[in-house]
Amino acid sequence: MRDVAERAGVSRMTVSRALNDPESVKEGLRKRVLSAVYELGYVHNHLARSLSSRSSKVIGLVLPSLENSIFAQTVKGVSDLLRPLGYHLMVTECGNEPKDEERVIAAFIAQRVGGLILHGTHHSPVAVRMLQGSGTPVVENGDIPADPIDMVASYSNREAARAMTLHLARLGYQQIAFAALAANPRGATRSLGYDDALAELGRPADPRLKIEVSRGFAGGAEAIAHIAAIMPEADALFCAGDVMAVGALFECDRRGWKVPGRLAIASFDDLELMRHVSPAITSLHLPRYEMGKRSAEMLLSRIEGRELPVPVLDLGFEIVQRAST
Amino acid sequence: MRDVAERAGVSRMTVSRALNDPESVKEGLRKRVLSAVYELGYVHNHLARSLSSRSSKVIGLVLPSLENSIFAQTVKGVSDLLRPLGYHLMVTECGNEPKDEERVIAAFIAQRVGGLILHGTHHSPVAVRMLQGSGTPVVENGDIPADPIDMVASYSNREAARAMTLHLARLGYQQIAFAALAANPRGATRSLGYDDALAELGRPADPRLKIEVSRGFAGGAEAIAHIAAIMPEADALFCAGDVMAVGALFECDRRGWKVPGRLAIASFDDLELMRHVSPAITSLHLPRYEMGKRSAEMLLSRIEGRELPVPVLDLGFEIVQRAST
DNA sequence: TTGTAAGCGTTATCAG
DNA sequence: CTGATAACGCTTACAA
Repeated sequence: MRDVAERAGVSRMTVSRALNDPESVKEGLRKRVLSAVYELGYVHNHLARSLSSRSSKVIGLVLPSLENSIFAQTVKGVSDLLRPLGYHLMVTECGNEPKDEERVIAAFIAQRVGGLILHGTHHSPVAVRMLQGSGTPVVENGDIPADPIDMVASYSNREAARAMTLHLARLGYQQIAFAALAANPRGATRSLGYDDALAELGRPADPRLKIEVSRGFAGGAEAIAHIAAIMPEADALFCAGDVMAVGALFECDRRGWKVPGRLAIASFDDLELMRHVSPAITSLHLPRYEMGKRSAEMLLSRIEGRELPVPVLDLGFEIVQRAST
Repeated sequence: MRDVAERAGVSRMTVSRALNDPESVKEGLRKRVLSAVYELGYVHNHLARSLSSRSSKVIGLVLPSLENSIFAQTVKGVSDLLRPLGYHLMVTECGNEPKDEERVIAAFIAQRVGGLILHGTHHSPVAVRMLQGSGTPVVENGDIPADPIDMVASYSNREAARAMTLHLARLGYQQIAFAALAANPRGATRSLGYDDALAELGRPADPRLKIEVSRGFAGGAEAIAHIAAIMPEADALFCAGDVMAVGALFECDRRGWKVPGRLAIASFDDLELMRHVSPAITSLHLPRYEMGKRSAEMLLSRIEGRELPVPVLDLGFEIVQRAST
């Protein structure tokens, strides 16, 4: 920056202003500065800027996995809002272990990001303490937690699972099985929603209807195998994972089971794939894009000092009825 | 840090050492420092650290899109290598426009990341100049470029497309159609490989066999529609996109076309889905995980001052023959 | 509108 | 092994 200043024949302060708030520098000088910047190939040092100004234009997004394309919509929502405002998004993957999330959060705080969006809603106490201690604005958006760290923009996993279960019951299915990933916090929450619905319907909670499976397409096949072996009376399967539902459909195909004749299948997330398999799969459509956009909005409001009327935003969900149920 | 130093009754320098190179501080002091750190909930400021030490433990990864799960393997490869060494990975999405990539690269350089991994291999001149001017170590890993910026760890799109086309010819297919995304740089490169193969086989380049489609499942359906309308003699379709191949398969199903009887289908990337549809789709398996891992390795070698024997690494590919051809 | 001085929180360097 | 001091490259706050 010193070089730029010399070349433009101004002080470093003027260069700084020309870069951060061009309006505040007279046209002539500004042009001289900017062309000096260009000629020297100068790249602003945001490290020093953030250190000095105690604020950063970087927003961190912490996702359980990048393998799952459902998060792509959220990423897009966040970056669509951030980009025009000059903020930058950095995404990091953290798995389902709170310990790993803690490490990622620590790294983001150490970089002094301007704000953080967390998909997870189960955090280690140390992570919560770091977050609150550092004063970093935080939005959680993977669920509506009972005890939010700061702000929330999400849908309720429990409500959504309940609604889909009731939907299946309304369609006349009597023995609705529920399959979730083992050791997945959101799967566990969804399972509670399924329980809620059964209780409301006055149906007994049959443990044979609850299935724990591994991830990916294989999980769907496992669920079908479980039903065939343990609970053949089941007439509907509600999969708490998206890819899992497709795996289940493929497995039915292999076994010659008619869907929905022999078994109806419903899924928890509305991947594009759900519309393209045959039969198309009934799904919960979640406001993934909106979640990203609103999360970013809330973060920026807080960063720019506007207080928020509603720090917990429930964005709802939608049941998309298709041929599989 | 000042508070930590006071509480532990040492100088700030000792705190710094206890944090960055614990071995160099005597056990007693180290313990006092670390417990002060814990009690105060102190989080190291990496901004200041990087500014002062002119080096950063953050590695940036620039991907065209997070929507596509093929990149998940690469991300995993990179972070598996980085994590145990105390480096942090930050991923950013940049689309296919060199201008957007330029913005993302500028942001990473402005944050003074320790190194950068780029999936794209077509960069704006400004981006290249910034990269080289800043001295940031760079690995490109989406293709093997003719004129690399710095290091490369990838496979060759052109070679891979050529190999698959030859494979289809060897299986006896006479009229091999090729479908690629419109306006996708890698699609264009793959198209060249297809041309290479046809030339080697002494077959004429029939423009009716080259199809440009839109992204997603819809693109596959478009390709089939094109063949039905313009080039019904085609007996094989090589899709330069992964999801596209599945879309094509579904469309064949809808039309009652036998695969591979009426039309064989091959795809460019070996998504898990390819193994699960029926018939399973013949694919090019690319070293996605390896690409990530080796990219990270090369970056760290450079960062830590080891010179590299081979700054351009060709990791090859593999044809996986399945029922669709 | 532009410039000056001080300081952001760390580490490099050199001394003890 | 530990400490003092001067950067790192920028911005805040104030002055001109």
